Amino acid sequence: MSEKLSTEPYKGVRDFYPEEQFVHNYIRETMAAVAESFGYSEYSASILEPSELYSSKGAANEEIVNEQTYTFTDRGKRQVTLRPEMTPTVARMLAAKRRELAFPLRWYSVPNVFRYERPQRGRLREHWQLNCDIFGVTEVTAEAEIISLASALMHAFGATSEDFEIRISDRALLESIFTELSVTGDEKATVMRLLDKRAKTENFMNALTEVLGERARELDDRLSRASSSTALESLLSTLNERGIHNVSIDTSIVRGFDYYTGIVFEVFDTASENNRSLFGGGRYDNLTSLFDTEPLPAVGFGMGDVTVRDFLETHNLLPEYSSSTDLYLCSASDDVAEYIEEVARELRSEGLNVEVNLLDKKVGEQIKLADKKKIPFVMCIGKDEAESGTFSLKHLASGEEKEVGLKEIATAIFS
RNA sequence: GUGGCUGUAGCUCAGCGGUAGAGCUCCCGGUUGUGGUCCGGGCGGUCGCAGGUUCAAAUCCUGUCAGCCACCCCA
Repeated sequence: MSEKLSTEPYKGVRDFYPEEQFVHNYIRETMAAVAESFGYSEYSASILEPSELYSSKGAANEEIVNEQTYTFTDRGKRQVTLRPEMTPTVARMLAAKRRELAFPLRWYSVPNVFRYERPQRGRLREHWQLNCDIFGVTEVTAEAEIISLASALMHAFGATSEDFEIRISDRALLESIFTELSVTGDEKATVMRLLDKRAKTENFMNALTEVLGERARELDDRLSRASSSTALESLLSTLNERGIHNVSIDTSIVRGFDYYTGIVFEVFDTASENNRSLFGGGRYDNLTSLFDTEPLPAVGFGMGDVTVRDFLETHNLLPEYSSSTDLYLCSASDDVAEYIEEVARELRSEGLNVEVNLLDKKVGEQIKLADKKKIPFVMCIGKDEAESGTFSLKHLASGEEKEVGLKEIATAIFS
């Protein structure tokens, strides 16, 4: 009579069963470790923000705010939004404590962010995104550091320099050309979008002419001539000196958001079956303008876990699952149950993760269960062991057994 | 928001007008306190849902819902 509930997770979000959680942890831990190795400190915040943070002008792209956020009214009649990105939150946090913070500031976070849109490969409604930013540095050294970090991150995931390429560009270049050709604000946005998709657009010039008329040809001409800037050249050579050679200047890289003010970059997968932008970032010096009048120079990037997972998958770099449990204790006789618990307590105090059988099953079944859970070691305990104090420690992958006393177990497993 | 593809057992899928299938998983067995392999047996489906065509529909048609992919847009 009663309709049963669906076991599907909510549209566009994922369940993380232990195997997936393992990969998820690996991704997050790798991100954190690399960021910290460059001196970045972790921060965090609630997933809930007042909606004004995103609806204010300049905070983000308008469509995202109006149609692509999870927004609701709380019981106190406040408009609340599940954060669609982390940047406005950092801006808020920075502006609040600006005077007390020690600049330059290096911060990172791996928050989950939400976007109400139609799910597809590489894009879900919820994902975790590494946000890495350096605040308070005007010089191009900040870009060099951020891109070095991004590159180091790719290598930490097991990628080689052939697996990905970094393309850099400079918004300032575009801006100066826009000014010369007196391109208006609305036109700018459209042109940026066109440039972003240039490689994919067949009749790029026609589309460009529709927006700019006669200025289209001139814009294209200037773009191809002024395809670099001193800042870009300097950045490129710095990165090369640091051994990063899979970098190139590409003026078609503009990034979607308006808030970038200078150098932008994007990292691409070179594999033909996954040939697309993995992540990117750039300089945005007007970040805190919503809260503050004094500009704050910032350079950063965002990297999503879904794209990383796809990348790892296509390049065969996913880590193999292993249980966090080290040892499974099988019971060979039910009157030694408390003795087994005692052994478990002792081993846990030595730092081992120990799981104890609770069911009345045959030893063979118990071992099968432990193996299915990918627990590396098992030990059967019955009357003999309780009396002698020596155990047979079995390594499931190899099938090898070793006679050990209680005090030798931890070292046998850790080695 | 637009377009394409797909919904059959817990999972992956075959069947494409004539009584619902395979592999994997799961459960039981191949006697004693040692798993993976092998062998035998078993559980399990209103063929997404609702209409229609037909003597007969998982199969053909229409609608609907869901999922995937692409576009739009972009973290």
